[in-house]
Amino acid sequence: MARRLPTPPAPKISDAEWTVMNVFWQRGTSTLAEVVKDLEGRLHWKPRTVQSLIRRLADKGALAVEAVGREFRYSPAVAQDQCQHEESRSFLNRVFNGRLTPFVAGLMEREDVSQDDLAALREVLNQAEKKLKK
Amino acid sequence: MARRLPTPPAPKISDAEWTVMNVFWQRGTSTLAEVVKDLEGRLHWKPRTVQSLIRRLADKGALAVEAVGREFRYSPAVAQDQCQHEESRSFLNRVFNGRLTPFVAGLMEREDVSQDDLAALREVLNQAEKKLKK
DNA sequence: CAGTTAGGATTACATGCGTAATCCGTGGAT
DNA sequence: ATCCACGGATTACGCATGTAATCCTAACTG
Repeated sequence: MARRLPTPPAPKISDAEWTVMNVFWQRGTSTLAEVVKDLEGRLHWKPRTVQSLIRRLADKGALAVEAVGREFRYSPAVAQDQCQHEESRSFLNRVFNGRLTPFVAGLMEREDVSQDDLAALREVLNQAEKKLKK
Repeated sequence: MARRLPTPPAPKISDAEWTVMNVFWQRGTSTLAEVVKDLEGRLHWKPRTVQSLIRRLADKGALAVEAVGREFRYSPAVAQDQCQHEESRSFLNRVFNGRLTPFVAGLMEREDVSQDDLAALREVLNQAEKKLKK
């Protein structure tokens, strides 16, 4: 019977590609023009550059491509939270020897966090504790 | 009078280079042989590879070099916590739109955190709150 | 219909990165 | 005195990345 397969690792996404994937995760299926529009102002990128990045993402399987008439429509083909988690793990391992606490502590020492964020974080910890006990 | 200068950004450190810098931050001033020794077993790297990485780090100003007789002794020339913080910021911006809470929440959803860690994190939050109020 | 334009395909191109190998000189081993 | 191993200096080399430009074709514009 179908055992849970270990999720295969998502394709490796470079810095610039993250910028593009973030647009897709926010907007869902989109065309090149839509992504370009979404990025312009925030970014200096020429449309060709965006196209290159989209192509690379499609090549590495992070975007699915569907031809609609003349154009292509691209959709995220990997889950945002999975990619985020893999990046998080690799970041913590590289920079903080895998440990979460020093990361949070370091940030809080050097940046101000709002009361709201503190409250939200406390809630996250409470949920985690509940999960542990279960 | 000496105003606080905005700390100049630390040199950009690549993945493999982080591995090496971590050794230096742990050991302090070291020779090539010592670093090689420290890494061997954990890593497949040939001594030449370690030497290349050390050289690149020295070139970009992350390590200071001092000739002692025949050999060089290398020391960290950038602060670990500054590098960690810059990496942390850039990671959060890239992957979590700059926000800490979703990062922590995502991790806790997918990984188990020990009671000890939870307690430590709560303490970190308390300190942050105290700092805010000040 | 002719010119313009936008998007896909192909190509570019310097730099950085991971991972070394080679060359050279010297201090230690024999 | 000789040879070797080790460290520094130089060189290598393929792949990824950031950032596009060119070329081609089909649709839109007048």
